[in-house]
Amino acid sequence: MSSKQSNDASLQIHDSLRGDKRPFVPMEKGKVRMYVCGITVYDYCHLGHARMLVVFDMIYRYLKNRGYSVTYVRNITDIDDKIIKRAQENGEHFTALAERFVRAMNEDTAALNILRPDHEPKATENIEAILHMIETLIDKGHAYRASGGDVYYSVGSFHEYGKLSGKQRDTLLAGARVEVDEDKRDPLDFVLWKAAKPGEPSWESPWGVGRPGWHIECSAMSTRLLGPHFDIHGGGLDLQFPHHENEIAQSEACFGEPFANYWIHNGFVRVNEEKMSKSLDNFFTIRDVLKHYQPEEVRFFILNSHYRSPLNYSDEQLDKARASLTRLYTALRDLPRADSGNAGDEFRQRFMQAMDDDFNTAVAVSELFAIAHEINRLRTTDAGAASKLGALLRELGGILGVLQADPEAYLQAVAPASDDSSLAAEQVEQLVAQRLQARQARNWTESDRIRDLLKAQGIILEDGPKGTTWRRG
RNA sequence: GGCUGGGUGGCAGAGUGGUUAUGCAGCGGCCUGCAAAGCCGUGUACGCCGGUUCGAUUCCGACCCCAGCCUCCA
Repeated sequence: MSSKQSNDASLQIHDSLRGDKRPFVPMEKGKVRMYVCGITVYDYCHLGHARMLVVFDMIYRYLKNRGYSVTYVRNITDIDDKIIKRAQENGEHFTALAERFVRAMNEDTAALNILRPDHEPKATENIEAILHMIETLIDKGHAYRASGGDVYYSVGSFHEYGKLSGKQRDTLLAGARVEVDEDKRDPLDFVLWKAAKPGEPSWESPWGVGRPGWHIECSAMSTRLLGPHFDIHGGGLDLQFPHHENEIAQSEACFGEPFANYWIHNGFVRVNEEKMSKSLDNFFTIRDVLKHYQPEEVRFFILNSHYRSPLNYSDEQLDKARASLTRLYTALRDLPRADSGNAGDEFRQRFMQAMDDDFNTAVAVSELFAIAHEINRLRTTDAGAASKLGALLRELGGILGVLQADPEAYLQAVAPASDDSSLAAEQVEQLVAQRLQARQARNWTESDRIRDLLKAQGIILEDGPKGTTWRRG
């Protein structure tokens, strides 16, 4: 209702291409076209992937909430060196492996309450568009076929190369780690089409059987679904160079117009102040973490800081996310159903202002706490007002994809894979009933014994005017 | 070496040229049979050194430190 706004000028987005924060103006009024580089499906998603998925889901939700009609595309890379290598190691067909990890990804994203993008194109289903684009690049003199059958993009042919990452051609060349490939005319050139080695998956092409390079996939798929020029392109910060730089080079050279108007990059997830990555062997998969924490806690942990800041992962941080959600859900307990109406418009306004400021979820979340605080102040004196604020809290939480569960369900939930020793809800209820009898008999010793017994099991009891409630602490 | 970001109270994390972020933890109080939850109150925070300014954590410069990219990576 009143959350729908169409004031295009007030949303500010930081664009990593220009390096500034400026008003978001979509190319077509009321419509947003957004492409985000998704996952290469050769393994389970880790928390770094989770951050990308949650951040762009939040942006997608917010843009829609603001009244834009959004077309969100997030690709799936299902053919790549790592997939082939892993499949060979497993003695598995590469498509079987890719499909397995697509399924796993879908389970993870569903758990994290991530909305499905409007399109999830796969590289292997877009070979034609890829071939077409490579042909155009060759025709225009931006790509060439090398002796080995590979096709390379000629970086030297695109004079704006480096504008996204702020890198200069000559300094890149000076870098000690640029490996020289015999086939390349220039060490910076990157592959568009890879000639197939025996036994590798391959497709027919004008240059012989082979498969697409990684960078061209995204240019081809974004163009097919959004056109050559669109509003927002996103992805993890590590893709800024060379992947996104190369996409710009491919697309702008091919179509002769600007590629994306706003480049959004989310920051890294770190472990002990180091980037979470496979090579450092310090990564945690989403499913690992979900053995000990509820998905909403992971989501809240990610959204509690700004999307561009580094995010340090630790159990302590997840524990804090749990404590925060416990406070918010506690405020939502026992509130009669209501419509928010105009209640708490000042909270709503500040929340939207924060989100308008380059998706400042940290400040937006603090506004959720402000509402919770107000609910707690009012709940005994003005239950009606408290209920309306409760509705508002859920509504704004929904924009972030949190606080949609039943409060008791959240507060009493067992972590999915915790050990079997945790008490079942029925056992807890039974002990609570037993304790009630003791309390009615004013037998405090027995009452406290049961409370301590439950506390040892991680169950916290709360005696209120309406009786005793319990939650897992 | 080149290029990016960043260093905020016990922890996490926003933000700002002068006035409360927020959450968790701590301390005092109210409430409670006692607790828990909640409420009220409570903290000499802004890497170091200079400069600009009436006033800088916030602007400028140098320095130190951390992370990242330059190689596959969300």
